[in-house]
Amino acid sequence: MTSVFLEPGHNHAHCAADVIAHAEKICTSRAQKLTPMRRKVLEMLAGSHKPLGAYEIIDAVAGSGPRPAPITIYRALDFLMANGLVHRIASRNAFLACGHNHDSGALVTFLICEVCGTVGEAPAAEVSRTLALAAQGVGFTPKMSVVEITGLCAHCNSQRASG
Amino acid sequence: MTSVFLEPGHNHAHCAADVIAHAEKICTSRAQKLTPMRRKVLEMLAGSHKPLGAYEIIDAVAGSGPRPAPITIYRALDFLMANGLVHRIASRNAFLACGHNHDSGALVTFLICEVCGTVGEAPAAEVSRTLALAAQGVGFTPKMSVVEITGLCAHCNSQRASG
DNA sequence: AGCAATATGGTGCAGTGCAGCATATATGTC
DNA sequence: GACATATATGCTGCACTGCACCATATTGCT
Repeated sequence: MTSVFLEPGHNHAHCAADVIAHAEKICTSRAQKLTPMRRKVLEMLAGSHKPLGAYEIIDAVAGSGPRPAPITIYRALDFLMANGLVHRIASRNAFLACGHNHDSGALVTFLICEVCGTVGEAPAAEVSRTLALAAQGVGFTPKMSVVEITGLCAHCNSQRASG
Repeated sequence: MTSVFLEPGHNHAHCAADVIAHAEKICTSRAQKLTPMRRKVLEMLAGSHKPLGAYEIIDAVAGSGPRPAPITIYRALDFLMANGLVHRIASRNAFLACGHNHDSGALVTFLICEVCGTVGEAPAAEVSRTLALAAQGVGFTPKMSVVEITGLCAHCNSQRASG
């Protein structure tokens, strides 16, 4: 899974399965428990490449069982974020499943399409390096980075140009 | 004003005055009105180099007059942000006065100290360039960027090392 | 004065996010 | 199995974020 943006209409069920499989591996290797609630929250996020708000997750989970309280969702999200399985999109107060295998502290650059809402992760090594340099230049020691770019993805851009 | 991080205990009143003077110039040149409420909100933000939450601003404004409703503050903030006088720190749901003179759309890199809460703006030209390249590489057209680095500022870092 | 545009005030509400406590479920120990 | 411990979930409540909608005041223009 090296593609950054996915074609619209690709098989979500497949990548959701990938994400869950990855999560199980991670949790097993760390002696962490992927409980039913945590798994369900992750499934809902993995089934959408759009970031979901907390209440959207509640609604989604409520579709297949009793309606969970907000705190239940936040607790599941905290667990998933701590294990690098879910990212928070700060500029949207929303959450996104992550199939990649990067540590929770690593720099991830998000590209958020303002038309279709899809979120991609850009190759960030170079960005990470220049950011580190810029921080170093003023004596700042970085711990956690939030890099979120809003704009138009390639697909929506060409749609608009040809439309 | 080229310094990125300011010494603790420097003259806040002075930089607040600078910010207000700059805001008046901007508003005059654009035929925009810096009304009392907008000015007061900007003063409160300029008097603190820490980002303030909406309710902190309400409390601050309430200290010198009637207590404004949240919507009043958000409207003032919207105006100030539209004119590039205030930045939003998405990762904190907070707001920060900006004395610099960059357009509202330009990329700004924030360095947020997790000890003292001070926020600096890093020289971002290089970061901006690599980000643009990374986006371009996947066919993404950027509109607005959020770059927020949490960590330790030089001052708190040396405090911690020597302490 | 009358009209339009803008700014502020007020009420209300949906969403975000967590504290504190009670209950259930798993895990280890005797 | 009985028990203690740790962890996860459920539940209530609340503070903060952010805006919609409408009423009022203020400003500017004719």
